[in-house]
Amino acid sequence: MEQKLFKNYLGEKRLKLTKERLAVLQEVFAFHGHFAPEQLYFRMRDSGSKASRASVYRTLTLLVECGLVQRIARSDRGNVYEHIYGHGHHDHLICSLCGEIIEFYSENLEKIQEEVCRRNKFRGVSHILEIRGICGRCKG
Amino acid sequence: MEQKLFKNYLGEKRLKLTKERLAVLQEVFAFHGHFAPEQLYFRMRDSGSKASRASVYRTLTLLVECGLVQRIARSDRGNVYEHIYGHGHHDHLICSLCGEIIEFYSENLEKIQEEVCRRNKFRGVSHILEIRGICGRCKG
DNA sequence: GGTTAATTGATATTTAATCTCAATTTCATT
DNA sequence: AATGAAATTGAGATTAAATATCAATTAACC
Ligand SMILES: [Mn+2]
Ligand SMILES: [Mn+2]
Ligand SMILES: [Zn+2]
Ligand SMILES: [Zn+2]
Repeated sequence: MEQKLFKNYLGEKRLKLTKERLAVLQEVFAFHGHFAPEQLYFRMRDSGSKASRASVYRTLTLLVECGLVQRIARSDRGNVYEHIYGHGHHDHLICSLCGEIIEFYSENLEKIQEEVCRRNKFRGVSHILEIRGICGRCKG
Repeated sequence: MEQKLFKNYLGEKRLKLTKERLAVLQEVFAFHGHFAPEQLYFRMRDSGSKASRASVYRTLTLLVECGLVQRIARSDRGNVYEHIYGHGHHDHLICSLCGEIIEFYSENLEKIQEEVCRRNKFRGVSHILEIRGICGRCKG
């Protein structure tokens, strides 16, 4: 299903569905969790599918553009992504001590953001909400 | 006033109030707007106050820790900061076309975030909410 | 003033991400 | 299936933000 969507997106933009792009897509959807581009690149090397580092980065950008993947944070060490198709949008609580990432979704929060956009004559397209603090386990 | 707060913070932590740290603090509060560490560093060079690149980065971290400054985003090219003391917390709408940054504050949004933290047994310390989209002028 | 631990800064290092460009591949068209 | 134009790939170079090193300096406390 995500392949079909990706193919459509590429078609519209007169871009080509190469085996490298397909390999990145498959690896991204085979893995469930948050990942950095470098991790994705090395996981692909290990699992035998081939795509250069450059292609991994380039394809990730395309996947974000067409809405199959979202960039959820820009950590101190590079960007963090996750596939989103089939999961729906959500935001994150990030523990500064242990690094745990808790996902949440609040309808209310989304509604109020839309309201904020309206008030500012702004067409919201995406957002990153990243709440940093200390998780239950680390609080003790 | 911000000097007093910074001094207190340093005192509590047994850290020293050096002239470099003071120079960074002053430059940060002399400038009203969003800035990258490198910009701050070069602005200081130009205006004659001296602090090495390392000290600028190190001091920024301290200023964030004590709440005088917030990191508001990680752009494609590094972090973006702004001084916050005397302005209060706010979040940002960022236009993907022209780069304009609109500030906003929503009491409701903050309340709901607290609620989300409570539900997840999480102690929220800070957050970054960055809504990307298209501003009124660019919509046409 | 003397002691001590913190700090500075020039420089090297790390590392994510992008760029380069010749060689290759896709894909629409014969 | 062959052709050709345009897009894509990838190895390696490059960029640039941020951090680490560590000898020399400095602030803070007595
Ligand atoms: Mn997630
Ligand atoms: Mn602001
Ligand atoms: Zn934790
Ligand atoms: Zn705009």
